[in-house]
Amino acid sequence: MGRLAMSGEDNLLRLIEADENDENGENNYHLQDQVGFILRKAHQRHVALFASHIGDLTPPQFAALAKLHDIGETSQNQLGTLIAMDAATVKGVIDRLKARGLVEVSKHEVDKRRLLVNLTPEGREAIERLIPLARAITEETLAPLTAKEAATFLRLLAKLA
Amino acid sequence: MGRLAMSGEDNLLRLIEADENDENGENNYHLQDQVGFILRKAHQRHVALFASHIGDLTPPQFAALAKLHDIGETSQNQLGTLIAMDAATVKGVIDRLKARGLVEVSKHEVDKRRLLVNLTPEGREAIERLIPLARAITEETLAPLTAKEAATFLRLLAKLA
DNA sequence: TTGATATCATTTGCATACGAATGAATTTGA
DNA sequence: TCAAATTCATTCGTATGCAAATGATATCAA
Repeated sequence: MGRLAMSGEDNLLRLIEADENDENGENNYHLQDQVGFILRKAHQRHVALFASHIGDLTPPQFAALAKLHDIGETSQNQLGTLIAMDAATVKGVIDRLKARGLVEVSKHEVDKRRLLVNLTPEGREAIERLIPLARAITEETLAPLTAKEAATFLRLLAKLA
Repeated sequence: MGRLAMSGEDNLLRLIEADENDENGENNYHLQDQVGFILRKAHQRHVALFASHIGDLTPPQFAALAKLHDIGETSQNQLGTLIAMDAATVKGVIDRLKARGLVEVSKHEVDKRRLLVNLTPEGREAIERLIPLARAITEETLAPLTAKEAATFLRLLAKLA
């Protein structure tokens, strides 16, 4: 059934079609059931929970500090790969962390293209202080699920990411 | 064990603690296992898939059109509620759709605060043409899961959103 | 009725997020 | 070796996303 040329005056026809579709269920598109839409909402909820516990750092900023704490000094590009940010995004994140004195950057001695990034003592203090809060945020995000459900969810989510 | 006042010169102590932690596994924070980080990556993947199939419309823009197609004319504020966008965000989305002739706005006759939004004929044509592609995107997003896993995942994801 | 509240929309400022273009430096391959 | 391809970082433009402040309008309550 072609709809390409449907004009605005076809309301009656559309209603009839809607009725037909309601019966066979084939043509009703429910945005609220689409994985992308729900994924976006779940992500929004997590970000809001994060902000309510850790107000002065965003999840991407926290991710950068946590990864630097985990692996130590690395290049901006490599850091971006590890925390799933493209070059333009990671630059902005690092710039803001640098402005706040939580990371410091230096030039790579051998490969002059690379910009090395590392925690400052203040950055290390901050991330070590915040990690317990981050654990609590993870718990709270998963709170609507039982422990078994949470494990299942994380396993399946990881397959999609 | 208090870390609040840890300074930058405690590297040796930190390494010893890390060894201890590696043994009992209690204090290692793995960013890549946190639900928020994986959620962000899964969302990124979905947006990328969406862009590869529907290049000239973003997921939020598509959501606005799909919801308007579903419920018909509504206020900008109500639309925002239905597609999970705050007032500032939905305004930008509607402005861009309006500039492209896919929606039109008008003033509410009774309540002069409200801005009514509706599809144009072009907007209706567009969303009806794109819905089949959106179904394919949903399928592709869930492709790493079996049908049973996908059903489980959507059920649990909805609980978190 | 009217003053206090609440709602709707807008604006500003900040922070991701990504595509595309650019330039510098390195690596590869014929 | 050296030209081509690749990598790293930066910049620009566009699009969410949200907090906070503002103005207009509507509703509530004393």
